[in-house]
Amino acid sequence: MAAMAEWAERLSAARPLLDRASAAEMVADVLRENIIDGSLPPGTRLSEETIGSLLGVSRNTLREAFRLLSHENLLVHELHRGVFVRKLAAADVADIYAMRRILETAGVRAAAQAQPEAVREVRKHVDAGQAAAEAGDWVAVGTANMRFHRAITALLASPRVDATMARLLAELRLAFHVMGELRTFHEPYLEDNARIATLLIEGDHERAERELLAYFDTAEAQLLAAYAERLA
Amino acid sequence: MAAMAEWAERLSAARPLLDRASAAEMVADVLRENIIDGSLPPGTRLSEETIGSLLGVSRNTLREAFRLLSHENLLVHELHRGVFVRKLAAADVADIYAMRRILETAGVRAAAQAQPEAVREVRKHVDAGQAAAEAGDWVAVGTANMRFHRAITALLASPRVDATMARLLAELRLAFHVMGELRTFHEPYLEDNARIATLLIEGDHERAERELLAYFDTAEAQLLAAYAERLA
DNA sequence: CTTGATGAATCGTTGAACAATCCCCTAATT
DNA sequence: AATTAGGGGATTGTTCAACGATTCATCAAG
Repeated sequence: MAAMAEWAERLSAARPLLDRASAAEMVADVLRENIIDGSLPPGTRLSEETIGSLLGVSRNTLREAFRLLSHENLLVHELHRGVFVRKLAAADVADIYAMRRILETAGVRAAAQAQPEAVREVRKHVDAGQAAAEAGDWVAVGTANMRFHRAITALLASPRVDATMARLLAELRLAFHVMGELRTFHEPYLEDNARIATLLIEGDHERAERELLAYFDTAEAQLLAAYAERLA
Repeated sequence: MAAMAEWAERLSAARPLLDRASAAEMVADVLRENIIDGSLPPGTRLSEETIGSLLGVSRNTLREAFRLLSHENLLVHELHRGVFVRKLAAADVADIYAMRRILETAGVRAAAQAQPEAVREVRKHVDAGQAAAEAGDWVAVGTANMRFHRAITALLASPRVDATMARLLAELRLAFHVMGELRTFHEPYLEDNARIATLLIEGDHERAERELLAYFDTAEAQLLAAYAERLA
């Protein structure tokens, strides 16, 4: 009976992988990739006809993909004008950091009651980031950093918080494009992340929270400075 | 020049009102209304053909509306089976309250730095709730209660937090249907809300937070008890 | 330089068509 | 009698073509 329950659990966990295969979702995956890596810079207009013929899907399917990405805040839909790759304003960046402060500090405070395994998961992404840095893959460093922060909010064990954080960080990636060199933006924070992870594992949540807030301040300021410079 | 800047700001603020008008969005508005007020109870299957002919829109447009509502977590989409009004599990209710605790306590803590006008806005919804209660309109009491809590997170002045809270509370309304009598669910909290609003205005944020957390505990327990009873 | 009209391009929506899938009913088997 | 297998009907998934509606760019007139 216990083995049976185990089956059931594993099967139901694998279920989403089976369903996952609609044309629109695949199209959305391709577009998301291209948006995140900068092939489709913010402000780009995505013509239904052009993209549709390029990917070989009908306009209806494409529009569904657009909806998916709009909900992820990667695209904006303007009536009768089309969809555009989202352009983050400085105010958006500030707002994203404001929400991150709320969710991630809540995550840190929940570390005490969280599963020890979840806390160790945080460090894993720190290591992945440092490995990517040594390999010189700064896009991968960005991904690892994103996962690190998602792991922090994952300490809350809340599906809805997880989903919100995922959207928030994907959106924030749009802002990274204003930074010319990704290295100068990501490199300093590798050590910060390592320190925060250590503090979490050691159980010093109060200091972890302070370090995290300090990180938010500097990272946000750096991004906003890049924005201001870009306008000048 | 200063007057000109003022115009510009107000005009750009009014802009979203102009765009708002696609058939899919209007259909989504109608369906959302019917879902929230209980006309379409959780578990109801929404046939494309039936709803489509009823509202006089094509299947394609209708499917787009379904997608919008699915993203709001009001509908669930099952492949090759159709869309259904979301049925909240007890775990969902707990998750929603977990996220509300995070966001609303953050709102209370932000009350000190918030605009005094925003703090007064909180009390307005308390009064509206009490007026609706005297009129015996318990659905309206529920709406006022929702607005009250949205006003609390509005103290953060974060568009993304606002949007998240709006979705969260709309979703939570799905759970209210398990309560037979809305009155027994809403009535006790009218006083709680009034007390919390008073504490906020007086600046006693610490006590306001404690009261708010106590409210979450009892309301969540009450809902979960109704769930448990319903399964029995 | 501003205003107003013209036309091309694109989006919004519809309707129809076909394939894939699910659901229910029936019949055969154990 | 219960279970399984199969078939038919209904519904969804996807694509396509068409037409009306709206936007944008261009250009002429004031």
